[in-house]
Amino acid sequence: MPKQSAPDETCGLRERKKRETRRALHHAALDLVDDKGYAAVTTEAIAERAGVSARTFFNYFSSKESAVLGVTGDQLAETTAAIAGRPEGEPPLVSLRLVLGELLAPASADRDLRAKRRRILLAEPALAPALVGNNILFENAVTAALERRLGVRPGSSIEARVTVAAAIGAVRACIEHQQNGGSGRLERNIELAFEQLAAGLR
Amino acid sequence: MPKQSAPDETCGLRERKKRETRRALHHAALDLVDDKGYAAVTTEAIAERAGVSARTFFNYFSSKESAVLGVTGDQLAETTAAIAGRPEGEPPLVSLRLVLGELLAPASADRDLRAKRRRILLAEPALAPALVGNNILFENAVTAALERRLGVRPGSSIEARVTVAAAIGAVRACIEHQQNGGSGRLERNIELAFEQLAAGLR
DNA sequence: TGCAATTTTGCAGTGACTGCATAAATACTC
DNA sequence: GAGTATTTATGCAGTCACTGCAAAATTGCA
Repeated sequence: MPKQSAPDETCGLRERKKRETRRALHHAALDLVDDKGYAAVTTEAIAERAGVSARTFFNYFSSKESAVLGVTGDQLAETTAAIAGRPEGEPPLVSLRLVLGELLAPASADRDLRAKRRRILLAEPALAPALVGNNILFENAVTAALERRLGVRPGSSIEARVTVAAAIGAVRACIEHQQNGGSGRLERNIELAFEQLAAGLR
Repeated sequence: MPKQSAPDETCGLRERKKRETRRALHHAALDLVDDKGYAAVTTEAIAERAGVSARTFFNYFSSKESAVLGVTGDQLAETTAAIAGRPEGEPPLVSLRLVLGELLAPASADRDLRAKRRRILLAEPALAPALVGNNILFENAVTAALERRLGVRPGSSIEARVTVAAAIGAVRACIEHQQNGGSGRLERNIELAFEQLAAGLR
């Protein structure tokens, strides 16, 4: 019997279990943090609620932050692929807005999960940097992907990198704006922020 | 006898000793990191080289990163004051470039120290975020200062915050560009980056 | 000199994170 | 279905950043 070839299927039992464990850890992290606050939750508690050992936690997530945000290792590859897949003539800033927006509210997650994740992200100052703005690997990868798409030699100019950093900064600024009780809705503010970047700063 | 009133003097013995201890810790941190790399240096080692106890280290710096970068608590106040002190009509982006540049290479430090600090900053990927881009308090303070100077109500729009985030991102991008072996000189790239922000991103 | 305020230090602890070795589970082969 | 190879889970011991607390040392002041 040949293996199924549906686009996103889970063939082996092993693979399925791994996904389930990762999901359980992520959910446990979200629930606990939602309940007690980020600082009051230990990785041990997350592991326990997910039904795995404390050590296993770190087999799935490299840090407490990434467990809460549900950031996996191959998200990097997905993001660069997403950038590479944007239409040829699209302005980089538009590609970045879409791709970063997907990071903020992953389409893969169901409605409840997204809502909870968003609530936590906007409530915990410690998390925004972890999602956006504190990941050098991420910035490097996105910059490289953008340079590739634009057909420029990597590192030959700072342009792509500055664009990436500004875009990430804009998203982060909107999150922090929200955290500080600023006006407006998050999505709308992100639009405005990118318009501001496009129009040129004073 | 009234206390002296020179602008930046060190009157009491106590004050002098504190400054000296802070300086010793910062220098020790720079030397050790320059020698062995950031990850291989412990706060204990820094304290020992500076001639104080391990516990005292944390009386002076809130983290290992801040000891290496020499970031003190009142730097925040200095930065906001610097922003407030910029001339009225100056474009925010210009003020930010100058103030952030000062963060990068403090005029207070002597030539040797600045060189060493710069070398380490460009060699250690872990440090750039710590200096620029990972400090929520810093971003909040600078944003507030900018809003005050522009005379807008804090949090009424995202504009100031986005400008701050983009400016910080630009500096950080230039540092990372350098770290990745990119072209050009740091200072020149920073100029270019700010020009790019001013011209508007695509 | 003697008292008050500040600073230093030691101590004990928490918690994130890691390497390593072993046990358990799953995949694969005959 | 048994046996073997490969992954994955777990326990253990350890490192290190960072913290609170209370006692000791230092400095400022009257």
